[in-house]
Formats: sequence, C-alpha cells, structure tokens
Amino acid sequence: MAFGHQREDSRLILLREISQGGRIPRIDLAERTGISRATVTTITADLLRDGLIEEIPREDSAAATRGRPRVDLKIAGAAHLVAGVKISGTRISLVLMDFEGTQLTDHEVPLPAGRHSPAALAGHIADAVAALAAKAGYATSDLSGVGVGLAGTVDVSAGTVHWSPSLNVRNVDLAAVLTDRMGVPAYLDNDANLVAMAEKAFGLGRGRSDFIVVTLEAGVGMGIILGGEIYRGTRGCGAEFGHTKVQLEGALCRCGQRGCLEAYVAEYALLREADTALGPDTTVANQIARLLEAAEGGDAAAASIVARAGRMFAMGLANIVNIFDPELIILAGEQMQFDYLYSDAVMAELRKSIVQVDAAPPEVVVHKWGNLMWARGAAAYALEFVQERAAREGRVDAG
Amino acid sequence: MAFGHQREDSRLILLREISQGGRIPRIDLAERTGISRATVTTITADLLRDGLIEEIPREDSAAATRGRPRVDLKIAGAAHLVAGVKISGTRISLVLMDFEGTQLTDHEVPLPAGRHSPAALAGHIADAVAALAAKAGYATSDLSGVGVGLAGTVDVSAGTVHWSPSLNVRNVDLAAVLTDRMGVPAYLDNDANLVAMAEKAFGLGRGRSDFIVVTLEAGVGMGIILGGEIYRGTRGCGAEFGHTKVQLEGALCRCGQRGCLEAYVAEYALLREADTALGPDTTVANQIARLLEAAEGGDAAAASIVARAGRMFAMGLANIVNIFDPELIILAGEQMQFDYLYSDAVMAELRKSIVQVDAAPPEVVVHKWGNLMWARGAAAYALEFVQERAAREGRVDAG
DNA sequence: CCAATTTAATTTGCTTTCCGAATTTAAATG
DNA sequence: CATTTAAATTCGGAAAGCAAATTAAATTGG
Repeated sequence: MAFGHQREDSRLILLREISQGGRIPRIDLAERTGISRATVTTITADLLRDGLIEEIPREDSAAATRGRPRVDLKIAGAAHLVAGVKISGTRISLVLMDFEGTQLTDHEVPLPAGRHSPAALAGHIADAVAALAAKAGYATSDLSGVGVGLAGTVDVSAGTVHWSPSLNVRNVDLAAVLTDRMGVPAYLDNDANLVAMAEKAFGLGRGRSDFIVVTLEAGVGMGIILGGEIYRGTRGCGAEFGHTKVQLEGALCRCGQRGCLEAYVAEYALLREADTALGPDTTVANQIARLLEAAEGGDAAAASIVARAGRMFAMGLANIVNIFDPELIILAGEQMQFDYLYSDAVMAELRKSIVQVDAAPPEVVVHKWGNLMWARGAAAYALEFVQERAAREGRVDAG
Repeated sequence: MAFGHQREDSRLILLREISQGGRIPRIDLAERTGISRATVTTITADLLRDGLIEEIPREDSAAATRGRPRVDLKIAGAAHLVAGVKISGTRISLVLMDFEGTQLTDHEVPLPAGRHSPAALAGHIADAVAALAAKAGYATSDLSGVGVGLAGTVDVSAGTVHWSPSLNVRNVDLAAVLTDRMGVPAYLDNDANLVAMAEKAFGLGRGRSDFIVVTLEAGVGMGIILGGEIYRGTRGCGAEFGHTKVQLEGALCRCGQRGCLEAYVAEYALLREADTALGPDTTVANQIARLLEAAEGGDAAAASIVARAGRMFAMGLANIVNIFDPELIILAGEQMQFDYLYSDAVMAELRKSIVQVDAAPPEVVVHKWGNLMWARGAAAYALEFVQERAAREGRVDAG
C-alpha cells in the first residue's frame, strides 16, 4: 500500500476538504478539489473503510431536489483523539478533542511558578495530559497526538525551544523529550501561532487562507496565515509585532529597547503612566479600570494616555496592512480592558494611515474568547499532523 | 500528450532545477529533486528532443574520477527569446534575453513625459520591443514572452493596472492590450517586484528562497521573496515599505499622509530640509551632494538631517526584520547618493533595534546596479512563464 | 402507481507517470 | 587488456487518476 505515494496525496487533500467543509457530498468534493468524481469515489471508499470519515444518513433540510440525493461525508470523530496544551506562567490548560474537532473535555492544573528543567516541565505536562484523558475515560496511549503551545521562541521544524520563560535552559528539543515521556507524538509551537491556528480552524478565520491575527494580553503578539499555512519567518521566529518600533527613542519596553509598540499599549505601559496621572492603586486591574473610567469622564491626563496608546496601535497595525495587504485582520484576546483599542477612533486612524488603493481596506474584526482558546488552537495544530499521518498511512491507530 | 498532466509536473521541476543549477549532471538532478534516476533520464531525453536543454561536452576541470563520467546539462539558450521592459517616467529601458538568461542586447528609448492612454503606452512599448529585437536581427514575433515592469499598483493575477503614474486611466488590463498589440504574451508586474526577481535570478539572492529586497530611488520600495515566490499580499498590492509609518504625526509624505518612512529618507525629503539648512541650489543632485558633504564636514544642521534619515531607515528596516525574520536583506539601488543609508551607524542601529534571539541577525548586503537591472528582472519574470509553458507544452515555438 | 426524468455515485477500461532492478556505457586503474 | 567504478539507460510493472458508460436513488407527471 505505501508504495507509489509521492508528492501531496489526493487522500490528504480530500480529507482536509472534508474536515474544512464539515459535511460535504462527494460531488462537491470533486468540484472543489478538481479531482474527478471517479477518483473521489475511490478515495472516499478507502477513507470510509479506514474509519477516517463517515456518511451522514440524510439531510432532510435540503430536500425536494430531483435526482439521486447527495450523501454528505464528514470526519469520523472516533477515529483519533488529540490533546491541546497551553503552558502559561502559572498553569497548564488543556482540551481533549476528537478527530472531528469536537471538544470532549477540558482540564486545568496549576504549574509551579518559575523556570523548570525540560524533564520537569515535560513531567508536569505528561501528568496533566494523563489527567485530561482520564477525565473522559481514556489513557494517554489512546491519543494520536498532543499539541503544545508555550511562550518563547520555538523552532517548529527542529522542534527545539530556543528560549522560553518556562524553561531554565536554552535550545532544548522539548518535543522529543515530551514525545519520549508520553509515548505519543508531541507537536510544539509558539503560543501566538496557536491563536492563529484556532482562528483558522474554528474561529473567524475559518475557510480563509490569508489573514493576520493580533493578540492582546500582557504583550502584543501576531500570527500570520499565508496560503492556509502559518508563516513562521525564515528561521521560525518572526511576527514580533509587539516589538516593531513606532517611535524613535520612544518609551522603554520590557525588552530593553525603546519605542516598541508594546511599550505603549501593553498593560504595564498603561499602568506606569496611570500611576503618574492618577496616583497608585491597589491592583493592576483596578488601576486600568480607573484609568479608562477617568479618560471617559474627561480627565485630560487619562484621556491623553489612552488616546496615545490607541494611535500607536493604529500606527503599528497600519504598518502591517501596508506590508501584507491582508484582507482580514482579527484582533483576538481574552482581556476586556483593551476594548479601547478596538474603538472607532482607532479604526478611523488605521484607515487613514494605510496606503490608499482602489481595493477596500482590510476587514478588521474583534474576537473575544476565553482562556481555553489557546489550548484549542494547540489541539487543532496537533490535529493537522494526525490528519496528515492518517491520510498517508491508511490507518494509524485509533481509540 | 497533454492528457493526464495534473499538479506540478516533473518536467517543470527538472527544467527549473537545470535553470538554477546552470550546469548539472542527471545524477545530481535526481538527488536534488527526489525524482528517480530512471525518470530523470526519460524526462531529460524529452527535454533534449524538444530542444529546451543541451548536453555540455565534458568538463575537463573535474577530471580524474573513475567510472562513467557525468554529463552536464544546461538550458538551451536558443530555445526561446524574451524581452524585459522597464517603464520609467521619461524612458523605456529594455533587454533581450535568451532562454538561458544570457543578455543579448539592450535598448533604451525616450518616453514622452506625462500620462498616456493604454493604447498609446502599449504602442510605445511595442515599438521599443520591435526595435530591441531588430537590434539583434530578430522580429517581435520571434519572442516567446515580454515582461514589463512599471510603477504603480498592479494586480498580477488579473493582469490589470489599478493605477500607474504612466497611465491616464485606472484599472486597465494593460497585459491584454499589450499581448494583443504585439502578438506575444506580455507579463506585467510592479517594478519593485522586478528587482526582487532580478536578485533572485542573477543577483545576490541567487539560490535563496526567502529574502527581502529594499530598493532606494526616488521612493522606497520593497520586494518580498517567500518560498522562492514573490509575495504579493493577498490582493496583489502589499509591500508598501516606503509608506510604513515611523513617526506619529511626522513629516509630510508625497502620499498626503504623515510619518511615512519615505518622508524621511527619499530624495525629496532630504532636499526640502537641505534647502532650509543650506539654502537652495541649482540642481537636485548638486544639493544632495552638498548636503552630504556638509554633513561629513561637520555642519551641525546637515549632519542632523542625514543622521535622522539614517535612524528612521534603520527603524523601518528593523520592523521588517521583526515581522519577517528574513535571513537575508538586499539593499538594492542605482543611486550612489544613498550611501549614507548603508553606513555602519545605520547597520548598528538596526542590530540594536531587532528582537534579540539566539539566531544571528539577518545578513544585510548592498547591491548597486545600473539602470538595466529593472529590465533584466522583467526579462527573468517573463522567462519563468515561458519556462512553465515550454515545460507543459513540449515545445512552444522557437527562434 | 408506474414510466420518465434528473442527478449522484460507481464501475470499467485505459492512459500516464514514475519507480526499482537489471543492464549497458564510458571512463580510470592496475 | 581485464577489472573496477560510477553514470546513464532500458525494461517491466505498479499505482494514480481520468473519461465514458453504467447504475442507483430520488422526484414528477400522466
């Protein structure tokens, strides 16, 4: 069977198309992929036999057409299980997902603060994955892949982590350590890319092949999807949107440089100015809330802080638009306190700052989501690999 | 023959590899492309029969190995002819190139200043191409393709020019008009992309698949090569590096906005400040020369102008590095007066402004070239299309 | 209720592509 | 001049995938 396969397989193309389509009849598959109906029949028969896809009985909704009715196909959820893991400073968040992308369970465990050795971190992750699986009545060995996202610079092709705030050494092949520890293939990526992945798989980027995701939390991140793939820079560490410069000799950034976008719009940047304008407050959240309130209430100093952050953000975003000319930008984050960055004023400033062409300016949409979106992105990431393996090998193994 | 071809053809893969390799034996082709030796033999035999490639007798230099000697293959120059055309404000520059990429002749004709109708511009181009061909004893009909670069925003896939300083109407399908007028397929592109193309085909980007080219002339342009292809943005009009913003509410740009990089480093930007600092001069070139001289001579105002331009340039470039993480940046231009932007001080500023990772900072190289480089890029661009056609159709037609 | 119609899916026969293994070719070497 | 070595070619076969013909499953009109 694994004989003549070369180049990208029609099997994989069809499997992906079915995955994307949700439910789709053979004839549409043929049309969308350009593969002949005859071949679609043959390949889908294979996929059915391998248990990777299923026929859906009949959609009564789209009734009343003459002729032989279409039979929808969909991914067989039961074929494989994957886990998605997000490592943050103080906790590990996980989701369990089936082959169809349905979330089965989620889980969350605290992670001791500070830096860990690769073995220790792998241990924490493996334990959490086992607990996640157990929650749904499975074992780690039932999984076909585990996607892991963590902050830092990750070289995906090599699987190594150049640097991460969670690790006490540099340049570790954490993917290998994890795979070894769990007995299940682990796939690592930078967490900003995972959000892009999540948006592509089940967010606002669904079905789009080119868009940009900007994340707002403690820092400012960016994920770039080009041609349906995550763009990682030529060496796997690009898309440092937060550290693009918006002001010569500007405000001091956490990274030690001056004028980074992050130094104007991140939480800590607002805080330090808020302290100056309004005096200190008890907690971070309180102070930010107080700042925004004061700005809306007409306090000149507060308004000026917020306005400048907004304009700097628009400027940074305009640079991205001028360079990439995307048709869609997704502003994604879980923090409500950054609402002001999505304001009409900021969007107007953005439109004013991009090169004017006949084409419409890019669509900018806001997507607020919870903590688990990261983990879901990680799971979607693992799912891509498992799909690819499943398509290539006929049948990998199953739950 | 044109029956079952689907997906990317091995014929094209091999033709490209031979083109890139310059001269390469079959066994290396097999190894580099992953195509089996048997198939390489079959396909190269086809290509030889079609006259697209040639065997090179024998390299005595690499002598003294046992066994049957390798036979190098190369592109057959005589198989096809292409022309490369660059439209600038006041002239048309052309080169005639054979299938191998060897430049046979060049030509240059004045172009009446101002905006032209599509038909009129096509007429000027067609005449110039005919003259170019005649110079080498050919006719336009001997050409297999003509690549044309012009300033403006060009939608390559549609062949339309959204806007160009050379045209008096918007959204014209100039490629179609030209193809019709000449009887030879015309391929249009933005001129910044052509420089990238030229660098890739026979410049410092040769053999590289990912790099960025920044051009300096009247304005500041950028060409992006990702995965061996020109990246054009999702709608064909990205890479407006000159209009990325480096200063909020900054200097006024030609485009009407404020704070564009171009408004700090372009010729006109330097001029207007030089006039203030040193008083007016007779010509543009004189004034720029005087400015740089004064700066080097210790004139404070002049030095400040030049230094700021340099720092702004470094900042803009750093943003590109932080977003793309390229391994190579080529600063390309024909103007000597921009030397100061390549200075050690600017490069140091750049290194200081990019996110620090373990990987080495990107290589930055300077490539100065003459006026015809644009046209050569256009020819290389056409060559890609002709190669593709030739690979697909067996033999297209020849000189 | 049964033909006729319509559309989806499948089957059949065939073409094309490309590989592995065996063979041939063209040199250097002893 | 036989032997060795490495490149190139030939040969038979296997797989992928297409077009055309056929079958299947529904609706519609008489």
